Amino acid sequence: MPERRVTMADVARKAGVSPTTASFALSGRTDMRISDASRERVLEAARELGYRPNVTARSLRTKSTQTIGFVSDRITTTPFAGDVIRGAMEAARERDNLLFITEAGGDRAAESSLVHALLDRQVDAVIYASMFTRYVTPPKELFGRRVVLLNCLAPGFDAPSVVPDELEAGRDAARALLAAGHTEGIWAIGGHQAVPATPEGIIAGNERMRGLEEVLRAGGARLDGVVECDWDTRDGYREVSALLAAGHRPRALVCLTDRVSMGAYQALGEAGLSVPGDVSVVSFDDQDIAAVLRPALTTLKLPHYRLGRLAVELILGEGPLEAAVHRVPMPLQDRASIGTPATR
Amino acid sequence: MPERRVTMADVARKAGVSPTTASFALSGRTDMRISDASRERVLEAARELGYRPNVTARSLRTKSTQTIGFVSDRITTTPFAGDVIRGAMEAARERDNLLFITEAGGDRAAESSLVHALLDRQVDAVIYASMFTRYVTPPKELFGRRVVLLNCLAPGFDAPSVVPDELEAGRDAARALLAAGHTEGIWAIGGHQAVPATPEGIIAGNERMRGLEEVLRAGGARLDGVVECDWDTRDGYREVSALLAAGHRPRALVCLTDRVSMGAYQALGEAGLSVPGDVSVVSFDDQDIAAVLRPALTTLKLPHYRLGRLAVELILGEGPLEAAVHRVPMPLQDRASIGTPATR
DNA sequence: GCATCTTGCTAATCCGATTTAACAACGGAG
DNA sequence: CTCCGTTGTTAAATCGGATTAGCAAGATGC
Repeated sequence: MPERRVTMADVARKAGVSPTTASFALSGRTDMRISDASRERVLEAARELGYRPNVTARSLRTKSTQTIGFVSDRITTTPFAGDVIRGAMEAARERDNLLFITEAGGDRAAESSLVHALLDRQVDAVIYASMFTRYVTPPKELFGRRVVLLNCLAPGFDAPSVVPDELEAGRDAARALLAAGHTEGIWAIGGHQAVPATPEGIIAGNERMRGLEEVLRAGGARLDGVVECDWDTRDGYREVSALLAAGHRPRALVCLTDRVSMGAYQALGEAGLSVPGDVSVVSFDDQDIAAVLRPALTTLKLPHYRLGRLAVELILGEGPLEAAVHRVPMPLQDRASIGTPATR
Repeated sequence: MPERRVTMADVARKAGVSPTTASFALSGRTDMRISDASRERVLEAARELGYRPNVTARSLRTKSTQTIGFVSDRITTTPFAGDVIRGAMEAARERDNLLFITEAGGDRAAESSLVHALLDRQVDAVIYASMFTRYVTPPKELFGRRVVLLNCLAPGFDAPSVVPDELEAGRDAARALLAAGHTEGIWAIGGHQAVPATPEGIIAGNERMRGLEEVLRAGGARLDGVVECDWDTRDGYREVSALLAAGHRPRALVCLTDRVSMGAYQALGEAGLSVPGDVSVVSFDDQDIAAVLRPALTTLKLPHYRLGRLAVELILGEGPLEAAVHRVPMPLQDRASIGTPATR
């Protein structure tokens, strides 16, 4: 049975002052003249009693619960996207905030219900997050509220977005290939926007391809072909097998995600081709498999942690939120899957 | 600018009754005689105004915030353990509760600070979770509180624990091998408790091995050897390579975790041995790689979702919490890595 | 016809803080 | 000696609900 919590009234009584004085002393407000002696006695009493303010009670008056709601479609289940939550959480903690984490599973009704549950608990702000970078329409309950969109964009919805810089990542993939000397026999596996589950289309594929082609072209290289397929291991395996069976001999593969890379590794291995000796591979996302594949995969990392952190930093910043798009760099994880082009 | 929230006073005014009557009508209490007419008017007014009770304000009086705190060492970052959170979250939602998710990163001071932050917000209960199944000592702030231990055990701490049934999983691994006809040439890779980062020792390794050996022996089979190593891909690769280099010819490998299995696959592949033609592999955990390895890995799944769900169900159950240990079955994911023993 | 019960409703308090308005006590100016 | 401005402090109101105690009006009992 937890003993009754110490209240401010207890502190005031022990310090021999009124609750009002205790409140001012504890909140450290200077506009409300408290003698040093009184302040000291209150602080001392609070320390001795182990007083901690009841945030819930305080919020009734101040309207601030120091609490942020986090609504996502499926983000907690996505491999490694837990880093988004960790980034958000740590940034929140640094400013004495806590996070309500919720997941609607893509269900609009569940989403509304969750947002209501959050608002009923007086959250100060809401982070609306998506598993894939895509266009969304936030539930109407969020209109006019303090919101940051995480990993998604909502034209017409007045809130800042935080997204990975996919375009620049595409460019960096091209730069990495060019730097190793690749100018021909380059294939892209995974295509532009091949995830069937997202009708709005995912942004990642398009922007990665755009950046890739732009820099390749500028560097005097070209893409031999683009294979459209789902972003999973099975499809990567099948498409690369088919490519090889058709007689093509790629020197470099740009896989649109690590899962596809893993499938590509399997297909190349079965064909007796080595990475990066015969074929270089550069990838995107840096999922957990990327570092344990052999050879370790060179990939452009989704900056999960920084995405989560930036979202919270924006939300807890002063002043109104501007409807800008914040792009977070995707750092190159330079490992072992890119080599100099194989000589024929 | 969100317009002022509708309060119960607004509803009462619109319905032409006192706030007291509105409160009773809305809470549906039968012990406090409200005429059907009044009740109907209040409900109608609430509906029209879109009234939602302020949970924060209510909790000031009732002491219940319908909110649960979740404290873990690193669980949000563990691959796929997001399922724990999802299970907990969904169970919470079904009973109109929300979850504060926090992560202390193994830091005792941070842990205390987080628990305080939770208690300051008047959480009704706390789930104390660990990434690995192990012994823990919860922070003193949690003593006497409503707590459920998730994936950990704390002797002397009066709270229920929810853990995977590792012992039975070990037995099931043995049964799967016996059923396929394996009785000799069986090696265990990963050993008893080889994770260096957990000084308390992890329970999983020991119990898995115990169940494995027990059923193997009862079935007239035996373990040719146990290789102790870290639970990661690199070590699995190195140890299995060494095993083969030493001239051993295992017919079945029991890998203590999927990461080790992945390393084993790599080593076996390099040695020209096929799975399951030459060597069967059975594993534990069912991480995300298990299903995408080729051949797909047969493994005993860590029941993340059900662990999280059960913890919340216990916490939101009626009455006091008993200090019992709840073991959740680890279902066999029967895929393609076990075959009949190779003939010499 | 008067005392007693029900029935239906509401005034007043409380929960734990913050904040506004006001009030003593004191010192200096005139 | 009075007036006024500081300084330090506190009573009271407030936030949005839940709950206790009590109060009218009508029904019932004898």
